[in-house]
Amino acid sequence: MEVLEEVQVSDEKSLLEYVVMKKSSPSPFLLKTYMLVEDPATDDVVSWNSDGSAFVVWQPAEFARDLLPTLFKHSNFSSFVRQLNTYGFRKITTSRWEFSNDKFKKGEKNLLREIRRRKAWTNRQQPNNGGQSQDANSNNKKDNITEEDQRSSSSTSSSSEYINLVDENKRLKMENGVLSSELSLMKNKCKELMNIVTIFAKIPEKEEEKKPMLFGVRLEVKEEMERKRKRVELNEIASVFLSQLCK
Amino acid sequence: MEVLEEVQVSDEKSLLEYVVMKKSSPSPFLLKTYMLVEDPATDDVVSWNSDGSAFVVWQPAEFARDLLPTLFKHSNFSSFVRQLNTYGFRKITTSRWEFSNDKFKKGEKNLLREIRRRKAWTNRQQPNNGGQSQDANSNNKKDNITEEDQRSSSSTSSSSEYINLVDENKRLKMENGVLSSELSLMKNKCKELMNIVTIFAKIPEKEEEKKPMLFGVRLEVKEEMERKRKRVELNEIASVFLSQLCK
DNA sequence: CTTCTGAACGTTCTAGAACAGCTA
DNA sequence: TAGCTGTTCTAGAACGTTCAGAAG
Repeated sequence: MEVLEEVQVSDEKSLLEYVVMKKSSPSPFLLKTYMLVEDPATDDVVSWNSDGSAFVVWQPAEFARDLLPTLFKHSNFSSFVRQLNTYGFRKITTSRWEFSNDKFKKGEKNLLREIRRRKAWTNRQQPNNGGQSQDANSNNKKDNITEEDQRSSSSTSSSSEYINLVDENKRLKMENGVLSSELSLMKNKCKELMNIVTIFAKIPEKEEEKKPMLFGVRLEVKEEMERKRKRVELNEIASVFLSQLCK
Repeated sequence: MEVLEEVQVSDEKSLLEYVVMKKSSPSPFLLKTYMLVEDPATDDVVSWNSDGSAFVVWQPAEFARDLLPTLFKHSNFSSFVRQLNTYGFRKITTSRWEFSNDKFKKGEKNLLREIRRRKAWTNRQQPNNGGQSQDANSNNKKDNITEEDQRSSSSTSSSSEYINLVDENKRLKMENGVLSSELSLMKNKCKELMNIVTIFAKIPEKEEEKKPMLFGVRLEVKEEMERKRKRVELNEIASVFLSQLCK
């Protein structure tokens, strides 16, 4: 599904978005929350903070009673908070219900898709993990011990083999996870590439022939140039990133 | 061995209290909560359930806003619930905020002093620990493991678990093999697709050089700058995308 | 008598765990 | 079926507060 759903070829901007940003659309939870925060109609209940770096639920009770059930299947503030934490948000002040996430900012809706849910990925992968900024919240010392204490618990000699097995198991699961995600990533790439092919095959040069060269009407001409410019840019981008795609 | 659980000496209990319960007059939290539940004036917000075996917070918002701050130093329903759990209460229905604890019953105020806070207490004490209400909550499966799992994990896990682990390892290795081969297959497909796409994508680069410097008018210059800016912007986006894509 | 100290309790924020529901 | 998101309930962990009792 979701392949090529109404790609507005007419508007180059959306095409670009489609090609470049498609990778993974933000989770429903994030989108809904963003909408809620953004909506001026509800600013007295929930809104961005002063500099747009976080959002504030000014009236939790009203928020829970009136807003939550319109978007979610419940009306519990605590469930909402649980979700926020799952997605890496933190409450940043004691005095208010103000939550922040590096990738959740006013006017940066596009960043949402970089926020990943924390769970089922409980196995941490080693050094490499620099990729996601999420865990940059390493102020949480708990993270460090969570994994280690289990094995430290038993020290008997006979169980060493068992422990090795457990470790291998853990490693395998991790590898498995990595492989799976790589695979799905690859599949997405494939999908996108196919989309690109379809798009390129669809665009070529017709619209340009349609609106030819009579020279009055500078507005028309300007518009035309604008469009061309955009397409050229698009092609540039496409070729650049394609060349790097599978290096 | 849970001595003296039903101390019937309600009136001259002082001696017994001194001997048996010396260390344990009910905690402030339990007393306050009990009072709140008992008070008929607040029955529309919080009250005993029909048979007095548990209590119900009928209106959490009002409870938090109006009642909590009168007895505690906060007005957060979640903090109240946290305390309840710390003292061994459980929510016993999904439809309402109804909490129960074996030792928290209508008309049994004297039982309160047998409720112990769970914390710092995590070290399971000597065999004697019967003092806690624990297993009476047997309807709750989680509760059973919560208390028991510590010892079960260390001791008699033994062979069956080991075998399961071996099996799982085998399965995981197989899965890994499958995933790996699928992955490399996918990569090949991707490469081929890319070759196709690059063919489509080799249009640009020339038109850009061609165009400039015709009428060196201000409009053109402005447009040029605009284009440059836009291109940079797009490249940024693309690079972000790429950095994710080919991590 | 004051001060220090440590333990239990209280409040807050976040995570674990079970499970339901959906989708591939 | 497996895996992911969403919802619910409970626990972990950090830190603050209170208070009794030891130390000065």
